[in-house]
Amino acid sequence: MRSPYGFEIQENCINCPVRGQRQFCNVSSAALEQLQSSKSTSVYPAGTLLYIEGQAPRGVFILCNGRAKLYTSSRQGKVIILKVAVPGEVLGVEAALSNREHDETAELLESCQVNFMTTKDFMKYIGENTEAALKTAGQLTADCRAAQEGIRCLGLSGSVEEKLARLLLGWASGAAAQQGRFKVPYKHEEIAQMIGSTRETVTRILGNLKRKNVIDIKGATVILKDPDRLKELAGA
Amino acid sequence: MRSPYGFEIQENCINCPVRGQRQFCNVSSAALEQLQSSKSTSVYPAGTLLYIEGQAPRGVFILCNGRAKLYTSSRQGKVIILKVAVPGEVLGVEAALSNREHDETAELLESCQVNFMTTKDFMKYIGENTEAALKTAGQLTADCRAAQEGIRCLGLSGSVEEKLARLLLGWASGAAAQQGRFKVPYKHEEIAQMIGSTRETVTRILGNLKRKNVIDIKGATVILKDPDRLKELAGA
DNA sequence: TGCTCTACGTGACCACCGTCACGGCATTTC
DNA sequence: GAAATGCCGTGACGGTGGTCACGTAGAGCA
Repeated sequence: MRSPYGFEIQENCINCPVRGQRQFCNVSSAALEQLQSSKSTSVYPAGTLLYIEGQAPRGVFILCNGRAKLYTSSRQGKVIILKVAVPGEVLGVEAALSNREHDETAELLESCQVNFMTTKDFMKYIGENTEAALKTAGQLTADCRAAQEGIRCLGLSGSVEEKLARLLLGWASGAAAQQGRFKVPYKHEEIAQMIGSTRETVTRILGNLKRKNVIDIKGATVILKDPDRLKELAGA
Repeated sequence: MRSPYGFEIQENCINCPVRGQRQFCNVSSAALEQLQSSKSTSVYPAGTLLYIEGQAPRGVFILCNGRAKLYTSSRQGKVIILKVAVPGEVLGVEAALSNREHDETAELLESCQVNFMTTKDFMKYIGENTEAALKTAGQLTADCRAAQEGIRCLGLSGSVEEKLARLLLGWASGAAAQQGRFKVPYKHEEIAQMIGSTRETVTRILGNLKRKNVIDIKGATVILKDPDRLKELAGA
């Protein structure tokens, strides 16, 4: 099915071509049938809020493509990005499982296809398929590790430069990077929100790193010119 | 069975008197039989390290009583406490499930009875008992929420006073608190490690709060004298 | 050409808090 | 009793980085 969003809509999980590469969807056919029959598919534009901090959970969202940022904010309007979810992740599981309100907001960074399951259907699905329960546990495990890495970054770093260096190294070892070159699809303000700092400071420190010949920046692409020095700065 | 540790050792999960109150152990009899037959019981003194950051996982640890602190540290020796586990929690699940090395250290704060299961037995146990898989997911959910709360505290707070206020409010709403009075079983240094600060600053700020008549401190007991003011300071 | 909007760059200021240093008090150990 | 040890209290100092203010660059549009 064509869509005005620039990607194909895949309504049928059973013959989804990328299912095998997806953490949550890669299950055996029995479970898959149930997944397919209890989910509903939607497509939303960038900026859509799947759920909002403080809302009671309605269900869980499976990200079929695109990215979503999960963040919380303080009364004063300060925002911190908890993680950026990638295709194949389930969002809102913690709220559904604990039956408590969402403690983060999920916002689509691009236009995305999203599959939705009500809490009831989701509980039924994982209650009846051990495989699905284990996939869910796997998702939660990854979330935990990511959150702990976040705490490590925020709590153990002495300076913003250190946090930023850690973040850059994380991206450099990610999937989309090659030979120390990678695209940064974030604004300085968003980067600041990931490391608990401010837009100005991020701008300044990136400038410093460039001046010190540790990195180079061409548009949205970052090139690591001195990865060892960067690792030192990250406190490793 | 008596022990030199000041509590009764409970080797048999099936007739454990407090099992019903424990998050992980409160399962039906079929699962319980399997849990009982595949775990082994030990008692360790305070300060014991159940596992260490960087170690390959051997299995999971069920905390029967007492508390354990989970922390990571940087090369420079700076420590941050990720959470304090209470009885009925399973420790080391993330490493076991993801089959990657532990990314935290688990240290007993008191002498504790601990039940151990090898990774293999644990995987078998949760693979064969959906109930156990869901308990595990529940544990992971709680861990995630705790970690996210940690990120919120570290990342959204502008000042150490704010973080400390949040921490105090968290304790005040905990189980062991009543009418704004609660015991703090931590040293200033440990408190500092929870909020990513230093021993001196914690001492100073607690002193300030006392001077400003927001709290009062009698030995290890904290009394909230002005909870509303404290909430303001916490940025709520 | 002029207007608007968003993102980035940069300078000045100063509060907060990390670091170092020392002293006081309680408990333990010989 | 003396010494040692662990935890807490407090003063002085200096740097980091948050805040405010304003300038620049590029894109979109009439």
